[in-house]
Amino acid sequence: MPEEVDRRGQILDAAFEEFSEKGFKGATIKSIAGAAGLQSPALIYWYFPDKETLFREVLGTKIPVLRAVRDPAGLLDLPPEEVLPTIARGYLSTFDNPAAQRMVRLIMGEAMRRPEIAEIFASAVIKRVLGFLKSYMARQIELGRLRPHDVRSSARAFIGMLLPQAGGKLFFPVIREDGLTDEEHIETAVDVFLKGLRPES
Amino acid sequence: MPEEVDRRGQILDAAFEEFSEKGFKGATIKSIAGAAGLQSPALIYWYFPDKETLFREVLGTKIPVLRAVRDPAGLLDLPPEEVLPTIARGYLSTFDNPAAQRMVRLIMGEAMRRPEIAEIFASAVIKRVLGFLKSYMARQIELGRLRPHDVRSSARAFIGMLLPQAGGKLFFPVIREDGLTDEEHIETAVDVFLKGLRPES
DNA sequence: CGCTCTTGACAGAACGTTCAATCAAGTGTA
DNA sequence: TACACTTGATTGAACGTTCTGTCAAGAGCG
Repeated sequence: MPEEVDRRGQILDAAFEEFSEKGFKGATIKSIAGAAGLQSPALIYWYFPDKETLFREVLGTKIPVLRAVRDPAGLLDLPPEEVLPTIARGYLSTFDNPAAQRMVRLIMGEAMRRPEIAEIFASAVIKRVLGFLKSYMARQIELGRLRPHDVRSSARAFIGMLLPQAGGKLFFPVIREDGLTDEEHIETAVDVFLKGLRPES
Repeated sequence: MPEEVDRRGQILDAAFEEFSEKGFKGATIKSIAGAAGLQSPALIYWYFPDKETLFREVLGTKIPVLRAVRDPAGLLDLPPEEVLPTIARGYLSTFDNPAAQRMVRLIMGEAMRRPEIAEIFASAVIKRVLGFLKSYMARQIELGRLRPHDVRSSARAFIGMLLPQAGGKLFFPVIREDGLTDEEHIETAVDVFLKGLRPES
């Protein structure tokens, strides 16, 4: 294995770029080869059996970017005034990373039409995040820091409150036109959420 | 022709079906012709100059389905306990309509990669909904029914709380696995939202 | 007849993929 | 050192298919 160039990696990077920009159908073997600086598209078939496999390998190797979305069991006992803003910040800032942006675009674009791809995203990110939030809410109810309520609903609600802001970064710039910053939104949203769930006195 | 068939409409319907299922690139003129029951794909070019135009016409004629998302100025003065659940119900039930589902899938699928399409969706739906909610929240603050706060944030938060539930219907069935119904979610979410924003006493 | 609509056939391009040939760099042998 | 041989990597050309879009020739109706 001569360390001159990592062809496989080159191809994966270029394919990631092309797929995320043009979609599976839109990106062509030739355009990927071009982006990777290859002389011939045929070379791709030395490293990958076909386009479909190349696509799945791209997903497989680039998805760790999204796993960064946190799921830290250590936070379970910390108070929500502290934990929720942290999670919200980590979550929203994930989408400032261009690679993560492209990854979401890539997966979402295909997920519309290919359930298997939707499933990958759902398991890698959504299930994790919602699952953690449900556990966290349940624990905080136990501790008496939140009033009893349906945690399935509050988990959705909390992560949902952040979605339009994330959507503004990723797909719909219109949303950002009113100039609301992440920090402002987090402050207001968390405040509403917490006041809405604080124990009755 | 003895049969009074609306060829144009047939083609638009079939194209809508195919585009929403396979995307712009994935749907072919031939498959659209097949779905429309045409003998020859060439017929499509009698009614539409090219594939791109056909696609835009599909968007143009089918988008009213989404305009149904309400924006009723008449609700401005009604109390939030009444208005918010109504809006939430109307909003979530929109995605029970298969045609609307396909429309969202179609637009979202293309919006990932074509900003003009994202813009159409943004103007037709997002801007309207967020705009109305901001006005409504502002008015309710004026009336003293909600405590003063940043309405840009609360508008996002309210509609966002519903998004995961909508996402479960449209793209990520995993979300629905915990069995939370629309009605249950609306009740909890609206309750949290209102308690979180009720005027200080 | 003229006009609108419909047809099958087809051109030209682009697609994913295959293939035989080539190259640079070892490896084994004498 | 010289030479034959192997190996992994790379190439350009070509294959068969499929795509969008075109065309000339009709069919049915007023």
